[in-house]
Amino acid sequence: MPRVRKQNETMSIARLAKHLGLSEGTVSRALNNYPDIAEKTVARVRKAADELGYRPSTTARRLARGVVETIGFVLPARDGHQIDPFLAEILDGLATELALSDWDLLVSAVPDGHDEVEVMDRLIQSGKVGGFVVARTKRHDPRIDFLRTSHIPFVAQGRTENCDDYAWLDIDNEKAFVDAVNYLVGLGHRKIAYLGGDPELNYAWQRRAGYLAATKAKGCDIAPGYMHDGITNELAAREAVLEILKLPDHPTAILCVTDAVAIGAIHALAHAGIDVGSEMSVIGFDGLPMGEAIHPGLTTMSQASYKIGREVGRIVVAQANKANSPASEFSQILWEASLTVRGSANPPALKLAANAKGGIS
Amino acid sequence: MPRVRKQNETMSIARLAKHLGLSEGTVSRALNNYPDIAEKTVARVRKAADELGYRPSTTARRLARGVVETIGFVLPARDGHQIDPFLAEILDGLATELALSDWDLLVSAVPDGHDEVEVMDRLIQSGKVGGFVVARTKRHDPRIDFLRTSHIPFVAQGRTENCDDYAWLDIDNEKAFVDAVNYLVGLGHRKIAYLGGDPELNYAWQRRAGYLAATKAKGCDIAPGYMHDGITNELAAREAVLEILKLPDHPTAILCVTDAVAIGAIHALAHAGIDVGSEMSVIGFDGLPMGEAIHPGLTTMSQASYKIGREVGRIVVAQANKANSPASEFSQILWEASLTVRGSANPPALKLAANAKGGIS
DNA sequence: ACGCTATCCGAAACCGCTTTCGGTTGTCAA
DNA sequence: TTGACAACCGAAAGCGGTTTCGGATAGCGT
Repeated sequence: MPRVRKQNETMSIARLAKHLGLSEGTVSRALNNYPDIAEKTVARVRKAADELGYRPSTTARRLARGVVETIGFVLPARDGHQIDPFLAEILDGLATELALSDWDLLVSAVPDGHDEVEVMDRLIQSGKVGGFVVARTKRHDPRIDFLRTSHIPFVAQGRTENCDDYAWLDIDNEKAFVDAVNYLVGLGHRKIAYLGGDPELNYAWQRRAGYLAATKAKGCDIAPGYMHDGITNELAAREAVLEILKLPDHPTAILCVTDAVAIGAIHALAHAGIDVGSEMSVIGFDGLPMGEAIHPGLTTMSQASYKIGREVGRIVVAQANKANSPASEFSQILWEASLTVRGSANPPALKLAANAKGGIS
Repeated sequence: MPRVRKQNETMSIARLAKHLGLSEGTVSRALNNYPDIAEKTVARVRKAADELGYRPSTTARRLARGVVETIGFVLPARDGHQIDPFLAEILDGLATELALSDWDLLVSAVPDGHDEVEVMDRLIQSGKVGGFVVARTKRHDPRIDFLRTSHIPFVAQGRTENCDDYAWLDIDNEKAFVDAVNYLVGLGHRKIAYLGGDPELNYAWQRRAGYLAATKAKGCDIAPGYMHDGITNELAAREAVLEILKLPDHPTAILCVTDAVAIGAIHALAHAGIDVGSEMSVIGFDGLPMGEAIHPGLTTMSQASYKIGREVGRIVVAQANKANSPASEFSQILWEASLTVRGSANPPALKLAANAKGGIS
């Protein structure tokens, strides 16, 4: 493969040094704020660098310094290749924060036939990334196990079962669902069904736990057929709703593990001729913008995904920067979801005009 | 700043060469399929590299070869930091294709106070990327103008007004909206309103053109108040729908520039007590999964965004690989959107039970 | 046995930047 | 004046690969 010859115009530190009549070393130190370069020289170098449009080659700089200011992010492989909007916003926040810190974000997907850990391993071994962010954690997550042994800084968005020895930022899912149940109970509901997600996923498991704990604490019993796990898309939500509607003793409210599931449920209910918001209350989780656009508006537990992304970025960079200092503490941050009230949850059997409490505020 | 000393365990080509009793050059050529290394040697080197877990440092390799197998993608800055789902899927496809070609994807955001071109320029000048993908093109797009002069390979997802001299992949938006209008006319509609997006955006402009051309061709006149531009979110859609409903002569169908707008419109119509799918037909564009989950299901012009992302990735890599060959042609690919029929569009004034044609198939 | 090609591999020069180390200056006190 | 000490800067050795160039070895015909 022929070497790609740089065109002569490319501004290198060598050219810049020659232009200034200085050595490369001096120029380098001048530009990197070394204390042993005269003020005047620094100014002169800065000026010339600016005028000639010099930008140090990150590649060469990396090689020389042995640090890679890039963090990796592997898109979770999903059926149908749909990135959920929550992830997209996290990514946006992450990218923004990293750009502000002059770090790069390397995004990779997992091609069929490979697995996530393999992809991550390659990225690390080939020196492409110096840190990692993982999202959508499972209760037992091989990615975390791997990163633990890899000695590079990383932050998880979401915890695992065993999460003492690494950095994470998570929403208090359990508390959020306790709050949601309590809210429904406060409205007068006692028969509350639950559409849960993949129990392998930590957030789904925790929300489930919150549902179980709060219903128990409030003395709501969970009739057979009220709980459905493994609901990960609208179709599954629809089927689960149909089953629930077949039950002799209907619930009056359905708590859903995500907004997507909730929206699927709302559709299925409407489809069955049930008036959502009066005959049946529905609550979701995420705070997607879409929840505001549907009818009725979705009452949901909101999490600030963009902010989560930014904070995760902040943490991982901070951790990388102090990687030398020994026995550094891990940031472990728990944020709370907040209830966003719209039209889809109301006191049971109250035949109000759902339209009057539509989603657009 | 202290140099980060590599731990001794790091497997470098030097160590590998010493271990094999070969020179670094030989090892390098063996691993890179040079023809002048004996078969047996190649096998021996391969085996050892495998066993010792050697992975060449991409940084060093880049420096030596002068090529950067990374393509950049800058997230368009939007109000409210919401990546639209269409972009997210493109990104997914792009990441997948690049991973398969052993290229990297560098994603950056645009921090407040900076602009996109500036961000792209830094990425290029500092040698972080060797190619670019831009999405969501404007009719006159400064990013394209910039990339034209930058001499690095790039592909646009979407065209600009002036698009002869660069590579792009686009959906035939104009034809799609002609088709959509024709479909509505075929159903019996004559009074068709239009909710258009930001006319600066090329796709919005083209869809608008398709609407105008087809209505004219079919002799549908566009009553005053039928056309609304600049509708970019659900709220704007709602307001536009309210205006439309105030018109003395209602349209019977509304064509929407995107699914998001269509969903907003559907909500607003439902809110106003209008039965979508019978009293008013709605058609969107994108084919978002959400369109299947709402009620009634959204009839829409679908584009295969994941596939678009993959194809764009394929093109940009191909272009980078043949960058040496002179006067290479530019791939310019036009795909067609396909009509996905669900419940939101039907013959006018036909009072069918919309539920029976719900969105879940 | 001898020269002549192929075949295969080693030596060494990069790629562009960082960082250590030491050598010049200039300044100031003795 | 001289010696000591800062303050500055240059020289050179990397970082971990790739690639050119030429030398050694082996196989071959005569």
